[in-house]
Amino acid sequence: MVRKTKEDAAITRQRIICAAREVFLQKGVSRTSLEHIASHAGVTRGAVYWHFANKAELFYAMREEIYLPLIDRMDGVLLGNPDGSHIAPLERIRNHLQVTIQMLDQDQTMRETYEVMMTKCEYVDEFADVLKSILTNCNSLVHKLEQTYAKAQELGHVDTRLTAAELALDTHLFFSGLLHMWVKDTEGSLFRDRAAQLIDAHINLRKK
Amino acid sequence: MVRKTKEDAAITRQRIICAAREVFLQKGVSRTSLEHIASHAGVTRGAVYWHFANKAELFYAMREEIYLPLIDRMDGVLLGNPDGSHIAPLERIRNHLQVTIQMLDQDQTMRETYEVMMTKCEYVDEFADVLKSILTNCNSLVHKLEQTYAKAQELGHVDTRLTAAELALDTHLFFSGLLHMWVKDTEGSLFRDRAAQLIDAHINLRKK
DNA sequence: TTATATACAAACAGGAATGTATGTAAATGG
DNA sequence: CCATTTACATACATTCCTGTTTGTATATAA
Repeated sequence: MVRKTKEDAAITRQRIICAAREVFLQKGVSRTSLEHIASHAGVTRGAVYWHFANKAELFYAMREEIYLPLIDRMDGVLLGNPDGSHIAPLERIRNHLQVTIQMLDQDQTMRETYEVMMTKCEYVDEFADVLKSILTNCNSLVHKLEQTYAKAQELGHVDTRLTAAELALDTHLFFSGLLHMWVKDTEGSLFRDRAAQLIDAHINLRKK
Repeated sequence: MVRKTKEDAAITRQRIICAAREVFLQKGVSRTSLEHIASHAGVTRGAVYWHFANKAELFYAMREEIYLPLIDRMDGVLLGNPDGSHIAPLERIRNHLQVTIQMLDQDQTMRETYEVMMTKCEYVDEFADVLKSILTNCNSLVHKLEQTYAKAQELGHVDTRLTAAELALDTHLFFSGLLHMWVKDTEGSLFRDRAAQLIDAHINLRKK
């Protein structure tokens, strides 16, 4: 039983990514050998090298699996999807933050991937580009927040001592910090359990 | 020239820590061998193993070098030192944040250590305890912020829609995010250059 | 039906890192 | 001034991982 059908191969590929995530989480990316991943996925290194050129490509594949849908969702929630264009801008921001935390809570794959990316990977050499990519994503997210805050200010919903740009950056930094702490706080007592409350507080503080 | 005086040995130890930081920064902790560190410090692995049991101990030594003075400073600035007890609580918080960013700007050792800890280290096995330590430090910092915000509220300087605890956590998350972004933003355009302004905005938002 | 490409498994070759053990000269204590 | 640490350097043994090459059974296309 060697040659598989295309769907079988796709399944194998997916199982390798899954195995990689799990071993990355346990041993860290550097200390994870392709043999670890292969045996954990029930294949040999041959299979891994067939689907991915090396560990870095495998890492990038794991990352894209959760990043792409995340970015798609952002646009809809923040800037307005057809059915939700009546929602107040400040509520959109609140929604975006709450839903993201909710997803982390419920989706184990997403949670594990975040944990790997934030505390079990060293961003050097082949991995250094990830940081650039994160910076780019942050930048675009901040712009979307800024547009949304600008609308909220036009409608008079929001404190006007700060510019929309400042509000957006403050929110983004708050949420970056929350994500980092949420991931590190594996016991949950300090940040995980209070995340929803903290988001509401953060939003309420900018209401007029 | 083999046996050195005690002061010489202390210098050697310090040079090893310095070399470690520099190589960690360039190659990441995992990919840094003790041979790399040794040769970069102008000694052999023998010297490294004499001063440190292994790479993890060396990492912890590097970390403590910048953490201990940082924690000492916090108490003075936030909770009040003899000569500064007249400063308004909200200004103390602003000072604490601004000074920390200023130190990052000026102190290369501190900057490099932060960068290593945030983007060039995997927190597994012998390194996992660092995360616990970070959580503990965050917790104590949040408590100090909370006390300070409580004073500010007593004095009527601060918005009262949020509790002191909520204000403290929001500030802490904002600043965690800022530190992470500051470190990642090596080009400086997105966060580094605006850090001071963002801190002021963050503080101003909570004024009454 | 047959040739070819596919999806792996298995074998090979090589380097590199770790920890320890041993060697050693000079500082230090008595 | 002698014995003993000290502060390293050197040598050794072992383990582990990576990338590549080769082998092979079977989908799949023509």
